[in-house]
Amino acid sequence: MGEILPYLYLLKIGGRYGFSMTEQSAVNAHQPRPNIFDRYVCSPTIFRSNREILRPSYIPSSLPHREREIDQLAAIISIGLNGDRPSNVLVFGKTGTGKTATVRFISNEASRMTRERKIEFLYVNCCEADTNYGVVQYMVNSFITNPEERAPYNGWSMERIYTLFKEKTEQLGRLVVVVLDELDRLVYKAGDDLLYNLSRINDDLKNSKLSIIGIANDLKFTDFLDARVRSRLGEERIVFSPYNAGELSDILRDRAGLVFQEGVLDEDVIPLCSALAAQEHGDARRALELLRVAGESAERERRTKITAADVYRAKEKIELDTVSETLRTLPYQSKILLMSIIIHSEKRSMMTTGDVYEVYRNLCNSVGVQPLTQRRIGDLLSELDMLGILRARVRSFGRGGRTKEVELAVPINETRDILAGDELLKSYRTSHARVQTTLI
DNA sequence: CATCCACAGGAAGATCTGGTAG
DNA sequence: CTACCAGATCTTCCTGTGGATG
Repeated sequence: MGEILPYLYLLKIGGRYGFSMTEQSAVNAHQPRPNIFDRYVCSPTIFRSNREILRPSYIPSSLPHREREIDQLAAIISIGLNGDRPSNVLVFGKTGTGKTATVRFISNEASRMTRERKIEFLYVNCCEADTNYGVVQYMVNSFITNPEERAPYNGWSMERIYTLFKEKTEQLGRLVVVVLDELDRLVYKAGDDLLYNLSRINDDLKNSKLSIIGIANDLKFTDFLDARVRSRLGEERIVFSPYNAGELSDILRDRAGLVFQEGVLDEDVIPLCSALAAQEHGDARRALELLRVAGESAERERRTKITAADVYRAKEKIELDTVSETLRTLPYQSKILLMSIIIHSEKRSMMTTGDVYEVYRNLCNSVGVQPLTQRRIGDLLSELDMLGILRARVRSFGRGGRTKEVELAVPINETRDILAGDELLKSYRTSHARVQTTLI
Protein backbone atom coordinates (compact mmCIF):
# COMPACT_ATOMS: atom_id res chain seq x y z
CA MET A 1 0.00 0.00 0.00
CA GLY A 2 1.30 3.39 -0.93
CA GLU A 3 1.64 6.08 1.66
CA ILE A 4 -1.16 8.61 1.74
CA LEU A 5 0.21 12.06 1.25
CA PRO A 6 -1.81 14.44 3.37
CA TYR A 7 -1.18 17.46 1.19
CA LEU A 8 -3.27 15.98 -1.60
CA TYR A 9 -6.34 16.48 0.56
CA LEU A 10 -5.39 19.80 2.04
CA LEU A 11 -4.67 21.11 -1.41
CA LYS A 12 -8.32 20.91 -2.37
CA ILE A 13 -9.19 23.69 0.00
CA GLY A 14 -8.84 27.33 -0.85
CA GLY A 15 -9.73 27.18 -4.52
CA ARG A 16 -11.02 30.00 -6.60
CA TYR A 17 -13.85 32.12 -5.28
CA GLY A 18 -14.17 34.72 -7.98
CA PHE A 19 -17.75 34.88 -9.12
CA SER A 20 -18.38 37.23 -11.94
CA MET A 21 -21.81 38.72 -12.29
CA THR A 22 -23.23 38.16 -15.72
CA GLU A 23 -25.46 40.47 -17.67
CA GLN A 24 -28.26 37.89 -17.48
CA SER A 25 -28.41 37.85 -13.70
CA ALA A 26 -29.12 41.55 -13.75
CA VAL A 27 -32.42 40.96 -15.56
CA ASN A 28 -33.93 39.17 -12.58
CA ALA A 29 -33.19 42.00 -10.24
CA HIS A 30 -36.55 43.84 -10.27
CA GLN A 31 -38.39 42.54 -7.24
CA PRO A 32 -40.77 44.22 -4.79
CA ARG A 33 -38.21 44.53 -2.01
CA PRO A 34 -34.76 45.96 -2.65
CA ASN A 35 -32.31 43.41 -3.91
CA ILE A 36 -28.72 43.34 -2.71
CA PHE A 37 -27.56 43.59 -6.29
CA ASP A 38 -29.55 46.76 -6.96
CA ARG A 39 -26.76 49.15 -6.23
CA TYR A 40 -24.42 47.29 -8.56
CA VAL A 41 -26.85 47.12 -11.42
CA CYS A 42 -26.73 50.78 -12.21
CA SER A 43 -27.99 52.55 -15.26
CA PRO A 44 -25.60 52.35 -18.20
CA THR A 45 -23.60 55.50 -17.65
CA ILE A 46 -20.21 54.21 -18.72
CA PHE A 47 -20.62 51.12 -20.89
CA ARG A 48 -23.13 51.26 -23.69
CA SER A 49 -22.69 47.74 -25.00
CA ASN A 50 -21.09 44.45 -24.19
CA ARG A 51 -17.74 44.97 -22.51
CA GLU A 52 -16.59 41.63 -23.94
CA ILE A 53 -15.44 43.74 -26.86
CA LEU A 54 -12.53 44.79 -24.67
CA ARG A 55 -11.53 41.22 -23.91
CA PRO A 56 -8.79 39.49 -25.90
CA SER A 57 -11.15 36.73 -27.07
CA TYR A 58 -13.17 39.23 -29.11
CA ILE A 59 -12.35 39.26 -32.80
CA PRO A 60 -13.14 42.66 -34.31
CA SER A 61 -14.32 43.10 -37.88
CA SER A 62 -11.14 44.92 -38.76
CA LEU A 63 -7.63 44.76 -37.36
CA PRO A 64 -5.87 48.11 -37.64
CA HIS A 65 -2.16 48.02 -38.51
CA ARG A 66 -2.22 44.34 -39.36
CA GLU A 67 -3.16 44.70 -43.03
CA ARG A 68 0.18 43.43 -44.26
CA GLU A 69 0.12 40.33 -42.08
CA ILE A 70 -3.49 39.60 -43.00
CA ASP A 71 -2.59 39.80 -46.68
CA GLN A 72 0.35 37.50 -46.25
CA LEU A 73 -1.65 34.90 -44.39
CA ALA A 74 -4.65 35.21 -46.70
CA ALA A 75 -2.43 34.65 -49.72
CA ILE A 76 -1.15 31.43 -48.22
CA ILE A 77 -4.50 30.11 -47.04
CA SER A 78 -6.32 31.05 -50.26
CA ILE A 79 -4.48 28.21 -51.98
CA GLY A 80 -6.71 25.94 -49.94
CA LEU A 81 -9.85 27.41 -51.50
CA ASN A 82 -8.70 26.03 -54.84
CA GLY A 83 -8.33 22.57 -53.41
CA ASP A 84 -4.59 22.53 -52.94
CA ARG A 85 -2.71 22.23 -49.69
CA PRO A 86 -1.42 25.56 -48.38
CA SER A 87 2.09 25.69 -46.98
CA ASN A 88 2.57 25.27 -43.28
CA VAL A 89 3.05 28.62 -41.58
CA LEU A 90 4.86 29.73 -38.48
CA VAL A 91 3.59 32.95 -36.95
CA PHE A 92 5.88 34.72 -34.51
CA GLY A 93 5.32 37.69 -32.23
CA LYS A 94 5.21 38.77 -28.61
CA THR A 95 2.01 38.54 -26.56
CA GLY A 96 -0.67 40.99 -27.58
CA THR A 97 0.67 41.69 -31.06
CA GLY A 98 -2.44 40.35 -32.73
CA LYS A 99 -1.21 36.93 -33.87
CA THR A 100 -4.16 34.95 -32.62
CA ALA A 101 -6.66 37.61 -33.63
CA THR A 102 -5.26 37.69 -37.15
CA VAL A 103 -5.34 33.93 -37.57
CA ARG A 104 -8.86 33.75 -36.20
CA PHE A 105 -9.91 36.61 -38.43
CA ILE A 106 -8.57 34.76 -41.48
CA SER A 107 -10.27 31.54 -40.45
CA ASN A 108 -13.61 33.33 -40.03
CA GLU A 109 -13.24 34.94 -43.42
CA ALA A 110 -12.26 31.67 -45.09
CA SER A 111 -15.18 29.86 -43.50
CA ARG A 112 -17.76 32.29 -44.84
CA MET A 113 -16.10 32.48 -48.24
CA THR A 114 -17.96 29.57 -49.79
CA ARG A 115 -21.27 28.00 -48.95
CA GLU A 116 -19.90 24.48 -48.81
CA ARG A 117 -17.00 24.68 -46.46
CA LYS A 118 -13.78 23.79 -48.17
CA ILE A 119 -11.56 24.43 -45.20
CA GLU A 120 -11.98 23.21 -41.67
CA PHE A 121 -10.04 25.18 -39.09
CA LEU A 122 -9.05 23.42 -35.89
CA TYR A 123 -7.88 25.84 -33.24
CA VAL A 124 -5.89 24.40 -30.34
CA ASN A 125 -4.43 26.43 -27.53
CA CYS A 126 -1.32 24.56 -26.47
CA CYS A 127 -1.38 26.20 -23.07
CA GLU A 128 -4.64 24.48 -22.26
CA ALA A 129 -3.89 21.24 -24.08
CA ASP A 130 -0.23 21.19 -23.16
CA THR A 131 0.76 17.58 -23.83
CA ASN A 132 1.03 15.63 -27.05
CA TYR A 133 -1.86 13.43 -26.05
CA GLY A 134 -3.88 16.43 -24.91
CA VAL A 135 -3.58 18.21 -28.23
CA VAL A 136 -4.63 15.19 -30.28
CA GLN A 137 -7.45 14.43 -27.88
CA TYR A 138 -8.71 17.99 -28.20
CA MET A 139 -8.56 17.86 -31.99
CA VAL A 140 -10.33 14.50 -32.16
CA ASN A 141 -13.09 15.70 -29.89
CA SER A 142 -13.73 18.78 -31.95
CA PHE A 143 -14.66 16.41 -34.80
CA ILE A 144 -17.04 14.47 -32.59
CA THR A 145 -20.51 15.82 -31.83
CA ASN A 146 -21.91 12.91 -29.83
CA PRO A 147 -20.61 13.35 -26.26
CA GLU A 148 -20.62 9.59 -25.67
CA GLU A 149 -18.10 8.98 -28.41
CA ARG A 150 -15.62 11.53 -27.17
CA ALA A 151 -12.07 10.43 -26.52
CA PRO A 152 -11.11 10.21 -22.85
CA TYR A 153 -8.58 12.45 -21.15
CA ASN A 154 -6.28 9.53 -20.46
CA GLY A 155 -6.08 5.77 -20.62
CA TRP A 156 -5.71 5.46 -24.37
CA SER A 157 -2.40 4.88 -26.05
CA MET A 158 -0.95 7.67 -28.15
CA GLU A 159 -1.17 5.46 -31.19
CA ARG A 160 -4.83 4.77 -30.72
CA ILE A 161 -5.87 8.40 -30.41
CA TYR A 162 -3.63 9.47 -33.26
CA THR A 163 -5.07 6.79 -35.55
CA LEU A 164 -8.56 7.98 -34.68
CA PHE A 165 -7.54 11.53 -35.51
CA LYS A 166 -6.28 10.40 -38.90
CA GLU A 167 -9.53 8.53 -39.59
CA LYS A 168 -11.67 11.50 -38.64
CA THR A 169 -9.59 13.82 -40.78
CA GLU A 170 -9.82 11.43 -43.69
CA GLN A 171 -13.62 11.16 -43.32
CA LEU A 172 -13.94 14.90 -43.56
CA GLY A 173 -12.66 14.86 -47.12
CA ARG A 174 -11.39 18.42 -47.19
CA LEU A 175 -8.56 20.63 -46.13
CA VAL A 176 -7.97 20.77 -42.40
CA VAL A 177 -5.93 23.67 -41.08
CA VAL A 178 -4.65 22.97 -37.61
CA VAL A 179 -3.88 26.15 -35.68
CA LEU A 180 -1.50 25.45 -32.81
CA ASP A 181 -1.46 28.53 -30.63
CA GLU A 182 1.40 28.93 -28.10
CA LEU A 183 3.19 26.16 -29.94
CA ASP A 184 6.55 27.02 -28.36
CA ARG A 185 5.13 26.07 -24.97
CA LEU A 186 4.15 22.63 -26.22
CA VAL A 187 7.55 22.03 -27.79
CA TYR A 188 9.43 23.08 -24.67
CA LYS A 189 7.27 20.86 -22.55
CA ALA A 190 6.58 17.81 -24.66
CA GLY A 191 9.10 17.87 -27.49
CA ASP A 192 8.41 17.71 -31.21
CA ASP A 193 7.03 14.18 -31.58
CA LEU A 194 3.56 15.40 -32.36
CA LEU A 195 4.80 17.97 -34.86
CA TYR A 196 6.85 15.28 -36.53
CA ASN A 197 3.76 13.13 -36.99
CA LEU A 198 1.46 15.95 -37.99
CA SER A 199 3.89 17.35 -40.52
CA ARG A 200 4.00 14.07 -42.40
CA ILE A 201 0.37 13.08 -41.97
CA ASN A 202 -0.38 14.00 -45.58
CA ASP A 203 1.51 10.90 -46.72
CA ASP A 204 -1.25 8.81 -45.14
CA LEU A 205 -4.23 10.92 -46.20
CA LYS A 206 -6.06 10.38 -49.48
CA ASN A 207 -9.30 12.38 -49.35
CA SER A 208 -8.14 15.13 -47.03
CA LYS A 209 -5.18 17.39 -46.62
CA LEU A 210 -3.74 18.97 -43.53
CA SER A 211 -1.85 22.21 -43.05
CA ILE A 212 -0.41 23.60 -39.87
CA ILE A 213 -0.35 27.16 -38.62
CA GLY A 214 1.94 27.37 -35.63
CA ILE A 215 1.75 30.45 -33.43
CA ALA A 216 4.67 31.14 -31.10
CA ASN A 217 6.08 33.87 -28.90
CA ASP A 218 9.63 32.68 -29.08
CA LEU A 219 11.52 32.85 -32.36
CA LYS A 220 14.14 30.45 -31.09
CA PHE A 221 11.87 27.51 -30.35
CA THR A 222 12.57 26.06 -33.80
CA ASP A 223 16.11 25.31 -32.58
CA PHE A 224 14.56 22.59 -30.48
CA LEU A 225 12.93 20.94 -33.46
CA ASP A 226 14.26 18.05 -35.48
CA ALA A 227 15.74 19.39 -38.73
CA ARG A 228 13.10 17.70 -40.89
CA VAL A 229 10.27 19.03 -38.76
CA ARG A 230 11.78 22.49 -38.86
CA SER A 231 11.92 22.62 -42.64
CA ARG A 232 8.46 21.14 -43.16
CA LEU A 233 6.83 23.34 -40.54
CA GLY A 234 8.50 26.59 -41.45
CA GLU A 235 7.63 26.65 -45.12
CA GLU A 236 6.33 30.15 -44.54
CA ARG A 237 7.06 32.55 -41.71
CA ILE A 238 5.25 35.68 -40.63
CA VAL A 239 6.63 37.89 -37.90
CA PHE A 240 4.39 40.30 -36.01
CA SER A 241 6.23 43.31 -34.68
CA PRO A 242 5.02 44.99 -31.48
CA TYR A 243 2.55 47.85 -31.75
CA ASN A 244 3.87 51.29 -30.95
CA ALA A 245 1.93 53.68 -28.75
CA GLY A 246 0.28 55.39 -31.73
CA GLU A 247 -0.94 52.12 -33.19
CA LEU A 248 -2.23 51.02 -29.82
CA SER A 249 -4.18 54.27 -29.57
CA ASP A 250 -5.86 53.54 -32.90
CA ILE A 251 -6.87 50.09 -31.71
CA LEU A 252 -8.19 51.42 -28.43
CA ARG A 253 -10.15 54.22 -30.12
CA ASP A 254 -11.81 51.69 -32.42
CA ARG A 255 -12.98 49.53 -29.59
CA ALA A 256 -13.74 52.33 -27.16
CA GLY A 257 -16.14 53.79 -29.71
CA LEU A 258 -18.10 50.53 -29.64
CA VAL A 259 -18.13 50.01 -25.90
CA PHE A 260 -18.34 53.33 -24.09
CA GLN A 261 -21.00 55.99 -23.95
CA GLU A 262 -20.16 59.18 -25.75
CA GLY A 263 -17.84 61.48 -23.84
CA VAL A 264 -17.06 59.30 -20.83
CA LEU A 265 -13.38 59.04 -21.66
CA ASP A 266 -11.12 61.85 -20.58
CA GLU A 267 -8.95 62.76 -23.51
CA ASP A 268 -5.74 61.55 -21.89
CA VAL A 269 -7.09 58.07 -21.04
CA ILE A 270 -6.42 56.36 -24.36
CA PRO A 271 -2.93 57.83 -24.82
CA LEU A 272 -2.08 56.77 -21.28
CA CYS A 273 -3.29 53.18 -21.74
CA SER A 274 -1.33 53.02 -24.97
CA ALA A 275 1.82 54.43 -23.44
CA LEU A 276 1.71 52.04 -20.49
CA ALA A 277 1.14 49.06 -22.76
CA ALA A 278 3.78 50.20 -25.23
CA GLN A 279 6.29 50.06 -22.41
CA GLU A 280 5.44 46.39 -22.08
CA HIS A 281 6.51 45.39 -25.58
CA GLY A 282 3.43 46.88 -27.26
CA ASP A 283 0.91 44.50 -25.75
CA ALA A 284 -2.55 45.33 -27.10
CA ARG A 285 -4.12 42.84 -24.75
CA ARG A 286 -2.72 44.78 -21.81
CA ALA A 287 -3.88 48.11 -23.25
CA LEU A 288 -7.43 46.82 -23.66
CA GLU A 289 -7.40 45.34 -20.18
CA LEU A 290 -6.31 48.65 -18.69
CA LEU A 291 -9.15 50.38 -20.44
CA ARG A 292 -11.73 47.82 -19.37
CA VAL A 293 -10.66 47.71 -15.73
CA ALA A 294 -10.51 51.51 -15.59
CA GLY A 295 -14.03 51.65 -16.99
CA GLU A 296 -15.29 49.09 -14.53
CA SER A 297 -13.89 50.94 -11.57
CA ALA A 298 -15.50 54.19 -12.72
CA GLU A 299 -18.78 52.35 -13.20
CA ARG A 300 -18.65 50.77 -9.77
CA GLU A 301 -18.21 54.18 -8.22
CA ARG A 302 -21.10 55.43 -10.38
CA ARG A 303 -19.06 58.14 -12.00
CA THR A 304 -19.67 59.30 -15.53
CA LYS A 305 -16.07 59.93 -16.46
CA ILE A 306 -13.05 57.69 -16.83
CA THR A 307 -9.89 59.52 -15.86
CA ALA A 308 -6.15 58.94 -15.95
CA ALA A 309 -6.30 58.15 -12.24
CA ASP A 310 -8.60 55.22 -13.06
CA VAL A 311 -6.02 53.90 -15.49
CA TYR A 312 -3.23 54.05 -12.92
CA ARG A 313 -5.47 52.33 -10.42
CA ALA A 314 -6.37 49.74 -13.04
CA LYS A 315 -2.69 49.07 -13.60
CA GLU A 316 -2.14 48.41 -9.92
CA LYS A 317 -5.23 46.27 -9.64
CA ILE A 318 -4.26 44.11 -12.60
CA GLU A 319 -0.78 43.57 -11.24
CA LEU A 320 -2.07 42.70 -7.79
CA ASP A 321 -4.77 40.38 -9.13
CA THR A 322 -2.24 38.53 -11.24
CA VAL A 323 0.07 37.96 -8.30
CA SER A 324 -2.62 36.91 -5.84
CA GLU A 325 -4.18 34.55 -8.36
CA THR A 326 -0.77 32.98 -8.94
CA LEU A 327 -0.23 32.61 -5.20
CA ARG A 328 -3.62 31.09 -4.58
CA THR A 329 -3.25 28.45 -7.27
CA LEU A 330 0.22 27.36 -6.19
CA PRO A 331 0.66 23.66 -5.35
CA TYR A 332 0.67 22.88 -1.66
CA GLN A 333 4.39 22.10 -1.44
CA SER A 334 5.24 25.38 -3.17
CA LYS A 335 3.07 27.20 -0.66
CA ILE A 336 4.94 25.64 2.23
CA LEU A 337 8.20 26.54 0.55
CA LEU A 338 7.07 30.12 0.01
CA MET A 339 5.94 30.32 3.61
CA SER A 340 9.41 29.17 4.66
CA ILE A 341 10.92 31.97 2.63
CA ILE A 342 8.59 34.47 4.26
CA ILE A 343 9.54 33.20 7.71
CA HIS A 344 13.19 33.58 6.82
CA SER A 345 12.61 37.00 5.24
CA GLU A 346 11.43 38.30 8.58
CA LYS A 347 14.99 37.88 9.81
CA ARG A 348 17.02 38.42 6.68
CA SER A 349 15.82 39.16 3.14
CA MET A 350 18.63 37.34 1.32
CA MET A 351 19.03 33.60 1.70
CA THR A 352 20.58 30.60 0.00
CA THR A 353 19.02 27.32 -1.06
CA GLY A 354 20.49 25.72 2.06
CA ASP A 355 18.96 28.37 4.36
CA VAL A 356 15.56 27.99 2.77
CA TYR A 357 15.72 24.22 2.90
CA GLU A 358 16.43 24.21 6.61
CA VAL A 359 13.45 26.42 7.39
CA TYR A 360 11.33 24.41 5.01
CA ARG A 361 12.21 21.13 6.73
CA ASN A 362 11.30 22.58 10.11
CA LEU A 363 8.03 23.93 8.79
CA CYS A 364 7.19 20.57 7.24
CA ASN A 365 7.84 18.86 10.54
CA SER A 366 5.61 21.17 12.51
CA VAL A 367 2.87 21.03 9.92
CA GLY A 368 3.19 17.26 9.67
CA VAL A 369 4.11 17.00 6.02
CA GLN A 370 6.76 14.78 4.49
CA PRO A 371 9.45 17.18 3.22
CA LEU A 372 10.75 16.94 -0.33
CA THR A 373 14.41 16.50 -1.14
CA GLN A 374 16.70 19.48 -1.56
CA ARG A 375 17.10 18.62 -5.25
CA ARG A 376 13.39 19.03 -5.76
CA ILE A 377 13.24 22.20 -3.68
CA GLY A 378 15.89 23.66 -5.98
CA ASP A 379 13.55 23.08 -8.90
CA LEU A 380 10.57 24.54 -7.05
CA LEU A 381 12.63 27.64 -6.27
CA SER A 382 13.38 28.04 -9.96
CA GLU A 383 9.69 27.69 -10.75
CA LEU A 384 8.76 30.39 -8.24
CA ASP A 385 11.44 32.56 -9.82
CA MET A 386 9.89 32.04 -13.25
CA LEU A 387 6.50 33.03 -11.88
CA GLY A 388 8.04 36.27 -10.63
CA ILE A 389 7.34 35.52 -7.00
CA LEU A 390 11.02 35.22 -6.15
CA ARG A 391 14.28 36.45 -7.49
CA ALA A 392 16.68 33.52 -7.53
CA ARG A 393 20.07 33.89 -9.11
CA VAL A 394 23.01 31.53 -9.00
CA ARG A 395 25.95 33.05 -7.21
CA SER A 396 29.32 31.78 -6.13
CA PHE A 397 30.78 32.62 -2.75
CA GLY A 398 34.16 31.13 -3.51
CA ARG A 399 34.97 28.65 -0.80
CA GLY A 400 31.55 29.46 0.57
CA GLY A 401 30.20 27.40 -2.29
CA ARG A 402 27.97 28.00 -5.23
CA THR A 403 24.26 28.37 -4.59
CA LYS A 404 21.09 30.13 -5.55
CA GLU A 405 20.60 33.41 -3.77
CA VAL A 406 16.92 33.83 -3.11
CA GLU A 407 14.89 36.93 -2.34
CA LEU A 408 11.15 37.51 -2.16
CA ALA A 409 9.92 39.62 -5.10
CA VAL A 410 6.39 40.26 -3.84
CA PRO A 411 5.20 42.24 -0.81
CA ILE A 412 5.74 40.11 2.26
CA ASN A 413 2.65 40.98 4.30
CA GLU A 414 0.15 40.62 1.48
CA THR A 415 1.73 37.36 0.44
CA ARG A 416 1.58 35.98 3.94
CA ASP A 417 -2.07 36.96 4.18
CA ILE A 418 -2.93 35.27 0.91
CA LEU A 419 -1.09 32.09 1.83
CA ALA A 420 -2.72 32.17 5.23
CA GLY A 421 -6.15 32.30 3.60
CA ASP A 422 -5.45 28.70 2.70
CA GLU A 423 -5.92 25.69 4.96
CA LEU A 424 -2.20 26.05 5.57
CA LEU A 425 -3.03 28.87 7.96
CA LYS A 426 -4.40 26.56 10.61
CA SER A 427 -1.21 24.60 10.78
CA TYR A 428 0.90 27.69 10.32
CA ARG A 429 -0.72 29.75 13.05
CA THR A 430 -0.33 27.01 15.60
CA SER A 431 3.14 26.08 14.48
CA HIS A 432 4.49 29.55 13.82
CA ALA A 433 5.84 30.09 17.32
CA ARG A 434 7.51 26.70 17.36
CA VAL A 435 9.09 27.24 13.98
CA GLN A 436 10.40 30.61 15.06
CA THR A 437 12.12 29.09 18.07
CA THR A 438 13.61 26.18 16.15
CA LEU A 439 15.11 28.65 13.71
CA ILE A 440 17.30 30.30 16.32
C1' DC B 1 47.58 28.18 -8.86
C1' DA B 2 45.37 24.28 -6.92
C1' DT B 3 41.79 23.43 -3.67
C1' DC B 4 37.35 23.04 -2.06
C1' DC B 5 32.72 24.60 -0.66
C1' DA B 6 27.72 24.20 -1.41
C1' DC B 7 25.33 23.65 -4.16
C1' DA B 8 23.44 23.62 -9.64
C1' DG B 9 21.26 20.94 -12.58
C1' DG B 10 21.26 16.68 -16.01
C1' DA B 11 19.81 11.72 -16.46
C1' DA B 12 17.28 7.98 -15.34
C1' DG B 13 13.98 5.88 -13.22
C1' DA B 14 10.41 5.16 -9.38
C1' DT B 15 5.85 6.16 -7.83
C1' DC B 16 1.38 7.87 -8.17
C1' DT B 17 -2.97 9.42 -10.57
C1' DG B 18 -6.83 8.66 -13.20
C1' DG B 19 -8.09 6.53 -16.70
C1' DT B 20 -9.17 2.31 -20.63
C1' DA B 21 -9.55 -2.54 -21.95
C1' DG B 22 -10.11 -7.40 -21.61
C1' DC C 1 -9.01 -8.49 -11.31
C1' DT C 2 -4.64 -7.52 -14.16
C1' DA C 3 -2.24 -5.14 -17.75
C1' DC C 4 -1.48 -1.10 -19.73
C1' DC C 5 -1.28 4.11 -20.95
C1' DA C 6 0.39 9.21 -20.58
C1' DG C 7 1.72 12.41 -17.67
C1' DA C 8 3.04 14.67 -13.25
C1' DT C 9 5.86 14.62 -9.52
C1' DC C 10 9.59 13.34 -6.99
C1' DT C 11 14.02 10.68 -5.71
C1' DT C 12 18.59 8.92 -6.44
C1' DC C 13 22.83 9.39 -8.29
C1' DC C 14 25.70 11.94 -10.51
C1' DT C 15 29.13 15.34 -12.68
C1' DG C 16 30.12 20.19 -13.04
C1' DT C 17 31.54 24.77 -11.40
C1' DG C 18 32.69 30.17 -9.90
C1' DG C 19 35.68 32.14 -7.31
C1' DA C 20 37.59 33.20 -2.38
C1' DT C 21 41.17 31.22 0.03
C1' DG C 22 45.40 29.05 1.64
